[in-house]
This record gives sequence, C-alpha cells and structure tokens, in this order.
Amino acid sequence: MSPSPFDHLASAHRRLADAHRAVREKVTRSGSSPEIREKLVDAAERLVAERQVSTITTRDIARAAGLSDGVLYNYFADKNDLVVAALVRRVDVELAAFQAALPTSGEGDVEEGLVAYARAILDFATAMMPTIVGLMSEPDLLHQFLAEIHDREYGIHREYERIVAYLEAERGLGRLGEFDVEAAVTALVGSMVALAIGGMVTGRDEAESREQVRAVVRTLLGGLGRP
Amino acid sequence: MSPSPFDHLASAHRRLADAHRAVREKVTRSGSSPEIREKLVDAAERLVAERQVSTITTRDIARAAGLSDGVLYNYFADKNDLVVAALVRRVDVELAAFQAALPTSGEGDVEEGLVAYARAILDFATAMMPTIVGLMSEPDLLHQFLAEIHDREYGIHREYERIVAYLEAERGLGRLGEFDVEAAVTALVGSMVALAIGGMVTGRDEAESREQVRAVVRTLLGGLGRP
Amino acid sequence: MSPSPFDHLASAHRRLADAHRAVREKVTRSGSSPEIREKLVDAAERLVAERQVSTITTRDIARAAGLSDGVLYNYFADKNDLVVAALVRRVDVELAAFQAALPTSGEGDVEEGLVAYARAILDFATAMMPTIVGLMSEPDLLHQFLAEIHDREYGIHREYERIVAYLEAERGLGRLGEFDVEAAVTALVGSMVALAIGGMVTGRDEAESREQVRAVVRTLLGGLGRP
Amino acid sequence: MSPSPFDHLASAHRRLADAHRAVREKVTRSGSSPEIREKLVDAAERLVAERQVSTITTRDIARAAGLSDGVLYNYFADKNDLVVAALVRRVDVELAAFQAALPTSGEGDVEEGLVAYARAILDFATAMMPTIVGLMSEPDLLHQFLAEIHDREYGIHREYERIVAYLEAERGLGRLGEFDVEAAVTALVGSMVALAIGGMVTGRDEAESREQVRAVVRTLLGGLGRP
DNA sequence: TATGAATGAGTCTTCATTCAT
DNA sequence: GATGAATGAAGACTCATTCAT
Repeated sequence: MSPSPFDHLASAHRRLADAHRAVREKVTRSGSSPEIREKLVDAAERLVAERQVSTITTRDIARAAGLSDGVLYNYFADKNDLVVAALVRRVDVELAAFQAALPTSGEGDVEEGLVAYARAILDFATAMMPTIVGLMSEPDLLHQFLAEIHDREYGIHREYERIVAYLEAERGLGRLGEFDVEAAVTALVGSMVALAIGGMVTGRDEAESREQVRAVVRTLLGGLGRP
Repeated sequence: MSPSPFDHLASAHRRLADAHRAVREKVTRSGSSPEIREKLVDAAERLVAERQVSTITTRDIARAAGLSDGVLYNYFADKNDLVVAALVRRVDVELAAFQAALPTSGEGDVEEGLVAYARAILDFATAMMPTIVGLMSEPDLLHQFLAEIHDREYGIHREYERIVAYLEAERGLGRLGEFDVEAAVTALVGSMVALAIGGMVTGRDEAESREQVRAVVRTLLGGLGRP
Repeated sequence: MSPSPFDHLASAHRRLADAHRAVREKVTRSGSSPEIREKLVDAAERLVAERQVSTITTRDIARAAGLSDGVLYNYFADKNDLVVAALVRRVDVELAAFQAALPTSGEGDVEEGLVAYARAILDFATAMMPTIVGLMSEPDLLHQFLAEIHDREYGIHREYERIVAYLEAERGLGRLGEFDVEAAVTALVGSMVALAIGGMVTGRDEAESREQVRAVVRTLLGGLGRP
Repeated sequence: MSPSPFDHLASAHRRLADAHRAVREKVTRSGSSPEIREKLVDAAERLVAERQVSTITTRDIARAAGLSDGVLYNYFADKNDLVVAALVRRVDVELAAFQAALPTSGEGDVEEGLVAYARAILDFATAMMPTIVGLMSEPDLLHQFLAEIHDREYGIHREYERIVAYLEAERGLGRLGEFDVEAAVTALVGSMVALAIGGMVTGRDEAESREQVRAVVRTLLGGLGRP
C-alpha cells in the first residue's frame, strides 16, 4: 500500500502536539461536566462552519452555547484548544458523510463509480474549504489542529486510503488499466480541489460543477496521450 | 478557446475595485518619493511571503522597512492598500518566473514538455501557496486583491490561457490525442496544487516532488482506463 | 400656549436617535453592575463639568473612575454614549435645581418673582455654559445628546414652558401688562445667557451678577420707550 | 460711559498673551514675505468660516493656500497662532459689516432704528456663531484668541460702545425714556444671541427670525409691566 | 464550579511639527 | 526661504484571559 503524504507531519508537529497535550489534559480533567464541554464544542463547531475562525470571539462561542464567558477555561487550555476540538469534530462529520457516499468497487459502470468517488471528494473539499482556509491564516491554530489530527486514529489518512483501495480493487478486477496509483489519487483529489476552489471563487453553481466532474473523470480515464 | 473560470469575477468585483481605486489614487499621489514607497512594498512583500497576512501589523511593516510608524499613510490609503500592493508584486514576480520557465509546443518530447509545464505550475503554486492561503481568510483583502488583479492586463488569466494554448497546439500537431482541454487543465493544475499543498504540509523535499510530477504527468498522459 | 422653538428638533433627530438607541440598548445590557456604570458616569460628569468635551479621553475617564481602560465598552456603545449619559445627568441635576428655585405666580412682589426666575435661569445657564459650549463643537455628540433629551419626558421644554406659564399667570392676575409672551421669554432668557457668558469670560463675581440681574429685570419691566 | 464687561479679561489673559506674543514676534519676523503670510491667513479664514476649528488640519490650510505643509512655521509660532490670526480677521470683517449696517441716531422711527440695530447684532451673532462655538472647544485657542483681541485697539468693545452710544443719543434726543443703559444693552444683545442660537439649533428660516426681532424690540420698548 | 465583569496589552489611524534638500 | 516627506506620540476601540463571588 502506498504511503500517505501526510505521514511526515508526525515528526514536524509531534513536539508541539506533546506540549499542547500536556496542558490540555491537565485542564481537561478539571472540567467534570461532559455536557458543558459538549455544548461548547457544538457552539464552536457551528460558528466555525459559517464564519472565518479569526472573526469568532470567545464571547461569541459562550453566547452561542448559552454559557458564561469564562467556562471554557475550565474545559480547555485556551481558545485555540476549544476551536481545534470544534475543527476536529467538523472533519469527523464531513469525513463520515464522505465515507457514506462512496460506492463499492466492482459495482456498476467503472466511470460511474469513479464519478461517485470524485463527487464525494468534491463535496468534502467544498464543505471543508471555508474552514480550511480560515484555519490556515492562524498559524498557531493550524499547528495545533494538525497535531491533533495526527494523534487521532482516523483522519484524512482514511480518505486517502479508501481511494487507493478502491482504485486498486478496480484494477485488480481488470476494470482499470495499469497506472501509478499514488499519482492517480493525486490527480483525482487535486482536480476536485481545483474545482472546489474555482467554485468558491467564481460562485459556480452545482449543476455546472457536476458536469465538470464527469468531464474530468473521463479525461483521467482516457488520458491525454495518443491512443 | 475555453473561457477562463475567472471571468465571472470581473462583474463581481468591478464596483469594489472602482471604489478602492478612487481612494487609493487620491492618497497615493501625496507620497511622491518612490524610494520610500518601494521600501514599504519590499518590506510588506517580504513579510507577506513568510507570514500569514493576519499576523502582520503596520508596525511590523514599518520596522521591517526601517521607517516610522505613520509613513505608510503617506503612500497608501490604509494597511490593506499596502498589503495588496505587496501581494500584486509577489504575483508579478512569480508569474514572470512561470512564463519564463515554459517550453514551446512542438519542441522535444511531449512528455518532457508537459513535465516542464507541470513543474512551472508546481513552482508557482508552491511559491504562492502561503500567500494565497493567508489571503483567503481576509475577505476584504481578497476582494481588493482580486479587483486589483483584474484591473491589470496580465494576471492568472494568462497562466490559464498559456496552458490551454499549449495543449491545443500539441494536439493540433498530432502529438496528443482527443480530450476535453478544460478538464485537462483542471486535472493538470489541480494535481500540481495538490502536490504543492502536500509539499507544504509534509515538508517533502524537492527531489521527491520532481519525481511525483513526472509520475502524475505520465498518469495523465496514459489515463486510468483499459487501453 | 406658545410653541417651543425646540419642537422642530424632534423630526430632525428622531432617526438618529433610533439608531443610537438600538446600539446602546444592545450594549448597555451587557454591563449589569450599576456601581461601575455609576462610577463611569460620575467620573465623566465631573470631567465634562470642568473641561471641554473634546479634551477628554477615554483613558482620562477610566483613570478618574479608578477603573481600567476598556471597562467603558462593557457599559456603553462607545465614548460618545458615555459622555452623553454624563451630559444628560448634568442637565437633570441642574434642571431639578432650577425647578426647585422657582417662585409661584401671584406670590410676593412681581419684580421679586421675576428676579427669582431670572436668577434661576442665570444659575442654570452659568452651570451649563461650559458643558453646552463644549458640546456644540462636537456635531455627533450634539446630535446624540439632543436625541436623548428628546426621548425623555422632561428636558429644556419644561424650562421654557414653566417660564411661559409663569408670565401668562402673572398677566392673567393683572400683575403684568400686555406683551408678546414668546418675545418676553426670549428677552429674559437671552439676557441671562448674556450675563452668563459675560460672567464666564470676565470672571465676574456673583454679587455683581445679582445686581445686574435686578437691573435687567427692572429694565424689562419698565421698557425702553417713553412712558 | 458704562464700562465694558470685557475689560476684566485683560488681567485674566494678560500673562498668557505676553508669553504667546514673545514667541510669535520672534517667529513672525523671520518670515519676510507678506504675501505668503496673507495667503495662509486667507486660507485659514475661509476654512474657519465653514468648518469646526477642530477639524481643520495644517495640511488643509496649506492645500487651501496652495502652499507647502511647512511654510506656516516660518510665519507663525504654531498652528494655533495662525488660526488665531484667521479668527481675528473674521471678527474684523464681520465687525466692519456690523458697523456699516447701523443707522444713525435720530433718523427715522425709533422702533425702526432699534430694529436695524438688533438685526445687525443678530446677523453678527449668527455669522460668528459657528466660529465662536468651534473656538470654545479648544481652550488653548480660546485663551490665545481672547488675549489677541485685547491687544488690538478695536474689537468687541467697539460693538458694545456703539450700541451704548446709540441708546444714549436717542435718550438724549428724548426719543427713549429713562432706563439702565447697560442693562438694556445686555437685554438687546442677549435677545439676539438667543435668537441666533435658537436659529442655529432649530434651523429656523430668516423670515421668521426677522419677525421675531421686531417682536422682541417692541417688547423691550414697551416693557412687561403695567402701564 | 459557573458566572461575567474587569483588565490592559495591542491594533489601526491621524496629524502637528521638524528638517534635509 | 520654500518644500513636503518622515516622525512618533496619542487616541478609540477589541478581546483573550483572569478571578472574586
């Protein structure tokens, strides 16, 4: 199986992660009401989904959660810690939706299967785009978030592996030709990211996007070279 | 020729652009020492290249330029105006490097040509990634930046059109097969964006990236389907 | 009864008043400690009474209140909102003193009654002079202040109406002759304003002022024309 | 002849005046081009007539004068010094207009003469109101201005004396009865100030103001008491 | 342990004044 | 002597964090 390009992150962010975890655990333990923690993360997740992270204040979160301004410090080391928890949850939710939308290899037309995959990737990328983008302008937050993602079992890895597995399965069934699987995943995911970015910037409607997905999948299947 | 996906932006940002320009010109005129203006843009460009826009303060820029706190307001309407100027310059420089790195269609091996194109795109995307990403989380800045980009003759359009033209020319020469050009550009650019993001996140070294570029290009040329 | 010359203000400032109130109420609610709010208004009132509004900084108010720089924003929408509250309180206090100092029509000598009225007006004008003057040079503040005054039941109207009512009552009792009541109020109030301004500018002592009040009242009663 | 209520100012502001004059003269001498000085005062006067003093910047004045930002420091000690010169000139101009508008005692109807005087006072007060008010919010400027007014031969004194002289002359001609001249001037000027303030605040039109002037004059002539 | 008010460092922006050319 | 760009102090306002109740 191909190695995930995200593996290298571990070494890069491990130290930061350790430091954060130390503080977090010390603090997290002190908050004893899981309900309150939940309310806070819920509220933050809602806000993170609709606004830029940088525009969200601790007061906004407290108001949205129907709690007082100071509670969050009984459950989280600081604002970033709470926001990261919200972001992680967002990824979880979207990732679950992604996994649920995937077809099984060998079923139906190959092109249809790939289009289904591509659309799931596009939907995931589109859903996460505002969050990701908002996240990237906050270096501290980004570090903490990446570290957190790596600590957890699941994560982006799964998405990557699912696609790899699908392509390999289809190839194994003789429904696809010979190709570099890792490069193919890069092309497939990259194309969808490009469409998501383009859609975000130009405000392209969904119908148009769907057509473009099919066009890209056909192009990837057929290749650019002479037959 | 395929329409650029960025065309829709013009209408969306034209009005904002006009408003901004009105203010900017009124102010820009007051500062008449090109050296100072240059120092400010240089400093801002440097900072924008290495940090997220949101973390850069007016004081940071002044310090980096070796100037006093208030100067920037003699040359720019406000902080955003200066930052946009720095961003535009960054795009100019990187775009020029991109254009310079491109091969001519019909020369050498088709694969080599495409690899050269892909590498140029990857280099451009890699260089611009932190800037673009930092920009996207600042809606006001993004608007102003896009408006500015659209005012100028060149811009991202050129990059897009160059690639389209290259592919069509190679196809016209019979060195490529039949395919949807727009979809192909999406796949090519998207793949490079994915590599750039992956490289940024994982800290992948350049040699490895170059290999991956070739692998992706080969995959795009050959396609995933059965021969 | 003669219409107050201030009636026209209502239409002019109503919209502004509404806008301000919307913001104010939203913010005012957040600060729930009456003591702190009181301290802030007290401090601002003190400063407003002794200095020109334009020279008072938010830091000055905070220092005078023995509080930190940012508190005021927990109780007021902005600096103006606090200053207006202080101004309103000043008017309240001075107006109450004015009302308390007034004689009843028909009691005592007519001249004494008018002198008492005139002195009350002079005291009010003298007390408010620095405040009013400081206010007039801040258009925004003036708008907000007038809007606030109009929202409240009492206000300058009352002063005006009290004087009108007094004069009409005395005339009805046959203790005064025939005259244009509105013009008389203008002359009476105007004279006292002139004395207040003169007193402020020259530093005239109170005894002298009192004599001048009587002289003016006698002159107003007797008229300048030939008997 | 009655003493002017402004006489006391001398002692109050003399020291400040001396200090200012010392600096001013030292500097004023260094500027050798009367034309430039004139242009600066002209420009400042224009701005002072239409805006609040506090909103006028040195750059505004320089722009309005078509001169460079720094020149004013070759002709004036500082910004205040220039602004005071402009204010003094404004008073000069308006005072000249006032003097020119006055009737001669003994001519025409007494009421008409007084109405003419009153209107001239009202026009003067109305014209100066924005300037005065803008001035009062700048304590430093006010001190300097008052000191300067006292240094000069003419000034507000003249206005006061002209009115006193007129009333005494008319009384001497037997066209007016017995009354306290100083008190009468206070009442006359005060009434006009009240009308000017009222007009400024309520936006009363000129026709209405003129009617009110006549009503006030008649009231002052006839008096409030029983015949 | 929840509350929510106080804190105060930090941000952008303005503008009177200085001074090298 | 005129120029006009640089200076930098000062002001209003925000918001993560603390802590007394």
